[in-house]
This record gives sequence, C-alpha cells and structure tokens, in this order.
Amino acid sequence: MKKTKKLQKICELGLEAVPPFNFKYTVYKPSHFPTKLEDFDEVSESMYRTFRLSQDKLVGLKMVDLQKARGKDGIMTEIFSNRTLTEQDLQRIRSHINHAYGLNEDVKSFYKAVADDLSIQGPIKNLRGMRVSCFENLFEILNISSMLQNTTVKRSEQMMENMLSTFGRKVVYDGRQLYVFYTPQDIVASSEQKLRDLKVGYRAKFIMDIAKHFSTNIDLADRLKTKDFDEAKEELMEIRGVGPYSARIALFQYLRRPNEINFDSWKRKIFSKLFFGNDDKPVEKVEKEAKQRWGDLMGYAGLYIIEDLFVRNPEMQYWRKKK
DNA sequence: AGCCAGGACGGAT
DNA sequence: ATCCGTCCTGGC
Repeated sequence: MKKTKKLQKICELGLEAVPPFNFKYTVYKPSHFPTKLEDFDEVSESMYRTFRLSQDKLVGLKMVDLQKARGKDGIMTEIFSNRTLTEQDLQRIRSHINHAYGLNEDVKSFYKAVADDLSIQGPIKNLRGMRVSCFENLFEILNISSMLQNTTVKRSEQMMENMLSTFGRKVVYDGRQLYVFYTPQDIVASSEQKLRDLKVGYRAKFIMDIAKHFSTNIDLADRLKTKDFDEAKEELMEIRGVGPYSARIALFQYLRRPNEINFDSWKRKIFSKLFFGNDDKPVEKVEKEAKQRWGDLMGYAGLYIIEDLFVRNPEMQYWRKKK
C-alpha cells in the first residue's frame, strides 16, 4: 500500500467557456454514482477532482465558478500537486479541463434544434448552459462502464471503492482526501485473481483485458477522436470486454458524441413513462420514439431530462435497488 | 434454498 | 443475422 501523498498549491488558472455556461451542473452530475475521485462541496459550490500527469506526477484541482471570481462564464481552478509543474504541464491541465467539460461547445445550437419539443423546455430552462462531463480518460471511463454493467449501482460503488483503495493513489489537499485513478500498468502488474478478490466478479477478466489493451495501444484515445462515429464505435468494441453498452458510454461521455444513450433498465422505465404514460414499453419502442423526437441529439436530450429529474427529486440519488 | 437481473461473449443456427 | 447458455454477486 502506497503512502498518502500531500499535494501543495501551485497556482490558479482561469478558463473561459462559450456562453451560456452552467458551472454547477457541468462539473457535478446528480445522476452519477459517487466515487472518491471527486467531491462536490454543496456549500461553497466547489468541485474537488484529481488528475494524473504521469505515473508519479499527481494533481488535485479545486474548481469554482469563474463568474464569482471574474464575472465571466467559465471555471476558476486552484491547482495542487506533489511536484513542481512546468508550463507544459499547466497547458495539459488546461486542455484536459476544456475537453472534460466541453467549454468550447456551443449548447445554443442544441436548444435551437429542439425548440419545438415542449417536453424538454423545462429541463433546458433549469439547467441552461450544462454540458456533458467526463473528467475520466478513455481507459478510466471504460473501467467505470465495466463496473456499471450487469449489476446494481450499489455494487458498482463497492467495486470502484475496492479498486481505487487497492490500485489508486491516495492524495490529500485543501483538507480533502481523494484517490487518483489507477493506470493500465497498475492493473497489468497485478493479477486476475487479485481483481476477483475485490468482488468485481467475472469482470476481472475484462478489466485485465482492457488494461492490457491500453498498455500496448498508447495512442488509442487520440486516434478515436479523429474517427467518424461508426468507425470509433467499431474500434471500441474490438476491445474484449467492451460491448454496445460500454461503447455508448465512451462515445457519449469521452468522445462527446451527442447521439448516444443507453436505455438500460432504469432509463427505459423513465423514458417509457415520459413518452407513453406508463413504464412497461419495450426498449425498442422507447429508442424509436427518442430518435423520432430528437434524432442525432437524443443522447444530449436524454442527459438534460435525466439530470433535471435528479435535481428535482434528490431522493433518486439514494435509489439503490436496481440500475 | 433456489432463482433472477444485468452486459458481453462465443458457439450454434 | 439472431438466439442462447454462461460468467458472478447480491437481493428477493
């Protein structure tokens, strides 16, 4: 077990976003299950989040609304690290945040495209300026997808906690204790049996396969970013352990393609009820209706509806029976 | 105690 | 192309 690393404050960075920008619900998604990779402080409205520049160069961020600091749309972040950071390191952090929260994306074009659909105007009004958030890199989001698949949220949480406490790096900064995500190398150096002992079940094999894949395909993520939708999906699903469900999560969150959404068991029910008044419609019917309403923006539309539902019904966060 | 849900795979058709 | 049994664990 590695020692907890103390991170020292290095500097501050202001990043502007294309307006309109909703700081809170871009950095914090009520529908996402909690992990010790990040911590949103409701009182000060600041997001604590870890990041890794290299195997031993660890970073902690404390992000607040740039409106509060400078009266502009965007993110103000304090940067903490266990090392001194170069100008190039700071540039990498800057571009990571930009990509993670889509600061340069124009959400207005989405609002315009769905202006005729009444069912989504409420969520847009409540969450105006919200973007997709994906602070994870491709390896990390595929790990999270693996632990979400075929189980309940409660177990996903337990698997993540076990994996992070075993393979992640524990850091402390600004009075918070968090983990930095483990790397493909950390997993490859372990064993399938060790993973099984962490209660990830049959996923142990998949997680090991994904780690091996990423430790030998270093440029995979950058390559996928340049590919068109179908090619990217195909290449993702060539990774053993990555099927349609995980590929959709990676495409929607990491690759930021607005057309993807998984109508898994709990979302199927929510959208069935929204579209048809009761929650018993089959997934094919729900998918068809979503496509008809929102076309290639159905993923983005789904995001607004789901997050709005969670904001208005906080008790949904403690809904742990089924996925 | 036994049975089922929930993705991905691989083999059979 | 589609269908089915299997993997694993926690909950019913």
